[in-house]
Order: sequence, then C-alpha cells, then structure tokens
Amino acid sequence: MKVASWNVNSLKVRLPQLLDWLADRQPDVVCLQETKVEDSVFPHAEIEAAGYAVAFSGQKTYNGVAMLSRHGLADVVCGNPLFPDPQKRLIAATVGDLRIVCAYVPNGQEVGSDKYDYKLAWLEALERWLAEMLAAHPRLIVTGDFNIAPDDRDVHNPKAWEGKILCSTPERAAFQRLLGLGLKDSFRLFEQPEKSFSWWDYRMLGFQKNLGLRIDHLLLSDALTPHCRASTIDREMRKRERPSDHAPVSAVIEG
DNA sequence: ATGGTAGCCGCGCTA
Repeated sequence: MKVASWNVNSLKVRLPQLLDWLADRQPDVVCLQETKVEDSVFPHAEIEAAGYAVAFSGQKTYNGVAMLSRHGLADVVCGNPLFPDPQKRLIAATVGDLRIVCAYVPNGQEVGSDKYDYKLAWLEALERWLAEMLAAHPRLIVTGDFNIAPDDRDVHNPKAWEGKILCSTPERAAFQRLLGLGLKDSFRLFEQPEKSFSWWDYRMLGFQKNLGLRIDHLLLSDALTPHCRASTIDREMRKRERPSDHAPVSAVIEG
C-alpha cells in the first residue's frame, strides 16, 4: 500500500497534474489539502475515471480536503467531532484495515496572532480526537500539511526561522504531543538526504535555492511502523510549470 | 519593517 499526501493549492488548477501523477506513481491512497473547491463542483468524475473512489470536504477559496483510494473508502468522517469548525480541514476514512486521517493544519500566520491561537487550539483538539481514534483503530495513519517543521533538520535556515511561525516551540511541542500518543514520523524511520523539504515559498526562487521547510508529514501508529518500507518526498511535481508550492509525500506499508 | 509569488475573489486576504 502506497499512501500519499499532497497540498495541491487549488484542485481546479492542479487537476491535470494530479491525474498525471496518479497515472505515473500509482498511489493506493492520496490525501489532498487546500483543494479550495466547494463540494458541489468537486471534479469527482475525472478522479473516478482514473480508478479512485473519492471523498471530499471543501469550501470556496480556502482550505478543503479530499481522500482518494483505489480500494474503496468506508466510514468517512468530515471534521473533528470534538472541535466544531466551519473551516474544512479534516477528513478521515477506512481503507481495508487502515484508518486514515487527512489533515490540513491551520497555518497560524504569525506567532501571537488570533490565527496562531486558533492553530494551537485546533491541534489540542486534534490530539484529543486522535487519542480516541488510536484506541479504536490501532492501525492508523495521520497525514497531511501539518504546517509545522518538527525540528531544525526540517528548516533550510534554522537561525532565521527560530521562534517563527511553523517553527515556534509551542507548535513543535504540539507536534511532539501527537507523536506521544503512539505515532511516528515515517520520514525519520529511514536515512534521508540532508535538507529534505516538502514546501518552498513561491517567492524569491525558493525552490531553485532549496529554501524550504518539511511541513508535510505521514505519521504512522506504532502498530504500523514495523511494516513501513519507505517514506519519501516527491520533488518532481514542484519542478513543473505552475506547480503547487508543496511536493507530495508518500509512504509504503506492507502487510 | 517589508517585499517577493500564487490563487481566489473582486481591487484584499491567505498562504
């Protein structure tokens, strides 16, 4: 099972790239963030024609998540029942014997802002929800755009980013509390190249200069980590014309 | 302290 996550930054713009990428990489499950599309106009027919079942929870302009699966989707839940939120940032579903959560964690904008407080409250509620979920579903994957670079290895210039949004101590502590529930960052189960990032600002030639952060993650429950064979970042899509600012990430689970 | 780019909407807001 190859499970992937990609912040597409507008599914309308990126649909042709998504379809290309599905055909090329053949993932079994794909979690999408920042679809920015209302459910009534979600391009489900094109995705189904590519061989995927799809569930989605979107809104106009901002946010929006979706899950694609070549093996069906069961028990779809949109949003965190412990945190009523008009912003469409969470979708969960079961594929075979895996429970999968697709998350678009709030960006937070700036440390100390209202949006930052919302981010921390949102993460606290996510932690409580995942604690319940792990008890019911030991084979759990939590993936998406976390908008948190877990440590300095995940930042192109740790000094410049110290204490800043996506890198602040409270955000990193919230990420560690998620791991403390019994989840592991699949990327760090393996030896990885230095300066591996999943997001690069569109500005200042960020990608060309590799001025990135690793903020997109695949977390695996402790029951799944022994079955993980690989966890990688696919930089190819970021090299395309009119790319998303995020690269897809994926993990391979066997057995 | 600000700007640079992208997407969307509607000429600013969010990332």
